[in-house]
Amino acid sequence: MNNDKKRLLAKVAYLYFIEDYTQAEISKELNIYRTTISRMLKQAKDLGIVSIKINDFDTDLFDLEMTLKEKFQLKNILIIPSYPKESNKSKDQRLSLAAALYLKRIIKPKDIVGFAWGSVLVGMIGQLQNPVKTEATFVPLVGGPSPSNSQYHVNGIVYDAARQFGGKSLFVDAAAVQESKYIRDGIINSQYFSDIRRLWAHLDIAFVGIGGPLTNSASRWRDLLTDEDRVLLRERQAIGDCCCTFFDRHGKILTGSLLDRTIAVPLDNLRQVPNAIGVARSLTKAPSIKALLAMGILNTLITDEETATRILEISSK
Amino acid sequence: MNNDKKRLLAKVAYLYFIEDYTQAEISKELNIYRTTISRMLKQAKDLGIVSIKINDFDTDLFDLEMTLKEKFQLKNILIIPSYPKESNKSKDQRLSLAAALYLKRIIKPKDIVGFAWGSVLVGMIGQLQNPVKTEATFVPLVGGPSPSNSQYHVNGIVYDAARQFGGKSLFVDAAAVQESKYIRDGIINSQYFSDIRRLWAHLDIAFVGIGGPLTNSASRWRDLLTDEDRVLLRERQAIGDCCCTFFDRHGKILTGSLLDRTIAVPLDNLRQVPNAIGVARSLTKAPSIKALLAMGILNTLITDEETATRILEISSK
DNA sequence: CCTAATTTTGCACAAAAGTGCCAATATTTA
DNA sequence: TAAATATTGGCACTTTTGTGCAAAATTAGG
Repeated sequence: MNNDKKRLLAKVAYLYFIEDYTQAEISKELNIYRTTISRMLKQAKDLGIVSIKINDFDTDLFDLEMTLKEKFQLKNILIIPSYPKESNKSKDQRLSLAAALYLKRIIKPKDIVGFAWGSVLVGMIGQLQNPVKTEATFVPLVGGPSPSNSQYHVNGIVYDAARQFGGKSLFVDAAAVQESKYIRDGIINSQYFSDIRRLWAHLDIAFVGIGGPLTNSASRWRDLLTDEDRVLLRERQAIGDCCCTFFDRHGKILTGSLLDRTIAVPLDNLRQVPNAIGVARSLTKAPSIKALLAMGILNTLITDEETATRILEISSK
Repeated sequence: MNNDKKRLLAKVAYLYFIEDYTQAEISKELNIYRTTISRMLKQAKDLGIVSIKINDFDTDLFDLEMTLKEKFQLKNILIIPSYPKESNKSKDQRLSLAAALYLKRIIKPKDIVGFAWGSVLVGMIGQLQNPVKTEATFVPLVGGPSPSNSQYHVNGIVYDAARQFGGKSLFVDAAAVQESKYIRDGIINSQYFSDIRRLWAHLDIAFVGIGGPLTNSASRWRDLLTDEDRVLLRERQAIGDCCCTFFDRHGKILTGSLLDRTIAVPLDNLRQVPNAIGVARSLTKAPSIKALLAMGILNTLITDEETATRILEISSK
């Protein structure tokens, strides 16, 4: 490539990108055919004569999004940056906010929005700044926690959401895990529950948390499990849960007594939901999140950088 | 400006400028209306989120071109870079080449192209690489030098040009300065000269050199001047010449005996020429070039960086 | 110096981007 | 909380840009 030519390309690029000439103006100015200018500009880019830099933009984060999106066939993904030394509480809070803003962005006037249990979901709604008025319906996707954790009740989430977004909310009056299949079935089939079941079949948006391994003690609802349940889960190598439904590392849902006693939307239902959104973070949950994503139940993931990185690491092995 | 918003703008800019998405694709991807994307991109530029840098581009040189172009109301300008320590011969040669390429770029099939005397013009044509076939007519704009400088005869230039570009050339069979007005008028009005005069009236392109002060001894034709002429030119403060026509620093053409004895296209004729191109360089000629430009006779200048800089310096005083 | 191969142009047409307008939303301010 | 201000959505329309193809120009090889 001759030097004069390079200078000419640079001049064209300068006029176009810096001085905001149109290609036609440059063409006239330099007596070069317009389409040639177009090609020269492309060439100038290719040769690196034009270098474009985007500030305030983390390419790595974006690549991470793209890679995961592709890998798990997601419709959407949102990864927020991780800052070193930040407390877990703060990390959760930022993730909550991101999820809340995401909901605000995608919610439509008459949507049916479900919430399942999840440490991050609890903090979501409170962080929103400006009320958006809708006539949406907010419905729990699972039963509540044990009475001692009532301040974290899933009913609270849907209630807050309805207040914030101006729609209405339904409550569940039952704990997530019941004593027997008989009672569980009784509740599920009860008159009052039929509204919820109907809504579960027509969800537009579902926000679900993702639980990590049993050893993780942060859970607000797992005190509902019996010792027997725990033994079984350990035996069957439960890796995590979603909507109080446990699965193993291969994405196999752990059926049996526990599941039969659980009040929650069936995971398979979520496949039909236009926005089935998982919200979770932390390195210990990464394997669980990965397994769930591989099941193809969710189509959207909201997480943070460190978690996403870990998910990718364990996926490539 | 909120930080999330900034990140969104950055993301849009990234997709557009780096990943070469179309605005429509981004719109679809992010669920944002296409025209909004267009506006976001503009905003991202304005906010400096997108920074575009042109490498291999000398902004100073470009600014110089723009400034001079504006100052002297030129249609076109070409300033080639100056390299320190380069010999004058080499500088002249590069300028010649630039001028030759410029001619090659603007010449059209049936153009009438005139050449006047000028140290740089002589070297022009020889440097062209690939012949371009035209049916152009090449005509001298001035008479020739003294017999002892015949190898630099203006006829040589037009002859070379015609060979190169495939058209025809006309010659002048007279020196630029004659002994008397009587002889000059005789030649000008002669039958053979009428072709040339006709062409002078219909020039499409005129290449003219620009001469510096009399003390500059490099001239190839000034040995035609008599001692008397020189005294007069000094008295009237000639600053330079173009087409063997002298002018002073105010752009006043020095009329009188000398001009009456000179065989050359009248400078005023050049005002009508679509491409009236001055080609000259050197610091000593700068005042002369400046004075000529100020006369508004030329509409294009081809020079080098150091000369252009000097012209600008003496213009701003 | 000529001819074949490759590259560059010019052109018509297709695709993409920008603009002005107004209504609908969203955000900020008082 | 309401009014004021700013932003986005939606649309028709114009301008600008990109592309495939044929012609011209340049380069490379004999």
